[in-house]
Amino acid sequence: MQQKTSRRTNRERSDTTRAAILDAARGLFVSRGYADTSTPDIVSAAGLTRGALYHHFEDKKALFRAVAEREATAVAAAIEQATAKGLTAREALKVGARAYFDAMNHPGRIRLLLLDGPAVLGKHEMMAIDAANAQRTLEEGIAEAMAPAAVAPEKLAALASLLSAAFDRAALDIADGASTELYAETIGTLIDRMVST
Amino acid sequence: MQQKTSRRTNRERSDTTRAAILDAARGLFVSRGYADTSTPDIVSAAGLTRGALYHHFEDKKALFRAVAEREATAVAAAIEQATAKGLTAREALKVGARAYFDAMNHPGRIRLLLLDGPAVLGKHEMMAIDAANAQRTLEEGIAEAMAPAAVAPEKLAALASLLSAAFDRAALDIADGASTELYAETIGTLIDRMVST
DNA sequence: GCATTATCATACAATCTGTATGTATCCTTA
DNA sequence: TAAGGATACATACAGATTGTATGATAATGC
Repeated sequence: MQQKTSRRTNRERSDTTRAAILDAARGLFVSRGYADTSTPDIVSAAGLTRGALYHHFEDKKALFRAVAEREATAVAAAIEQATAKGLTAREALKVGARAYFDAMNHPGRIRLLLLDGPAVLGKHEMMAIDAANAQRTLEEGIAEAMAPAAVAPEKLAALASLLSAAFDRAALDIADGASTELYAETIGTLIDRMVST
Repeated sequence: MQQKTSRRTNRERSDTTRAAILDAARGLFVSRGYADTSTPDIVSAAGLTRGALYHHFEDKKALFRAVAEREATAVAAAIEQATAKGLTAREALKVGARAYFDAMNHPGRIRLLLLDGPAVLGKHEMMAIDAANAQRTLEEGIAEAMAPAAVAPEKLAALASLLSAAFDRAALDIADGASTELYAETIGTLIDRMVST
């Protein structure tokens, strides 16, 4: 007779239960949406109780934020990996867009990051979450690609914001069944036309 | 002594209470968001009880839908009025964009139509609400403006979706303090570059 | 005028969130 | 290594919310 699963360090305990809660929450947030997911459902799916949830997370919203952050960093990592090679700025933009579409194609990311996220956490907090991630990279890429055109920096920022919105919409449409090829191509011409002097 | 306010037809009663509930709900949805607005708060602000609310609306979500629809039609009307004059397709797009920014500048419309709407009603239902309104007009305008370029219709649709997303983002940024002029100009060049053969 | 229906108020049951409290396990330190 | 304390988690509770069921009043149709 072994001692069940005893003798676990506190760090181990916390890590496994945190992960269990995050995984269960992610699944339910994705399938039912944030509002229609109850904390009893989450902890039940994780095989725990609400005590564990409220010990590790301040409230339900903080749990959602943790889920969204984990997802956003995963997307950012995918983009960074795809654009790491030595590409021209313009090509990096196109490749990055394609990588973004693929990353957002993972089930649930659309809902977490583009639908529920802004409504639950607010526009600004949501922007902050992936500002540290994707947005900054995009803005730098655009600035670099448009360097020869000598555009005012404020206009560059506006353009970056608009392009980023187009990326998001493309991901949404693709998740809705639209062709990834079609949108990658359309985004490509959009970039070419904007970047050309 | 007059008879208080009696002798009102049923239609009149319903119309006034429906309007009172819609107005109160709009105000609270805007200031606190959908999730943090309770039905007791709404009817209290309207000087009624929850009985009236649930008599006129199936549930809280249906009430939000009614508010969002009213708002979307107001925006569509503003655009339609601005673009009614005889303009070239390309000019109509720019003028329409400007009218859209102005219309979305009315307090609360951003939150109702761009933040809470998609999360509460779902992406598709939200699209349906202003598909009958703005989206269709935009797609036709783009098709008309790009007619000489002979672009595949599916690509035209994709482009319209991406541009529409850019419009939304511009409205969001403007609501956040960005310059309307800057974004109108940036959208203008975006249109010019895309439409030019 | 009377029966019926529509409008709105009140009462109720179920559910959810966040907190308070209790218990077991782990960690520190003397 | 044996307290003493902190950490991890479970259980219990209070307040609030949603949707429904029931009741009362005013309007409408015959």
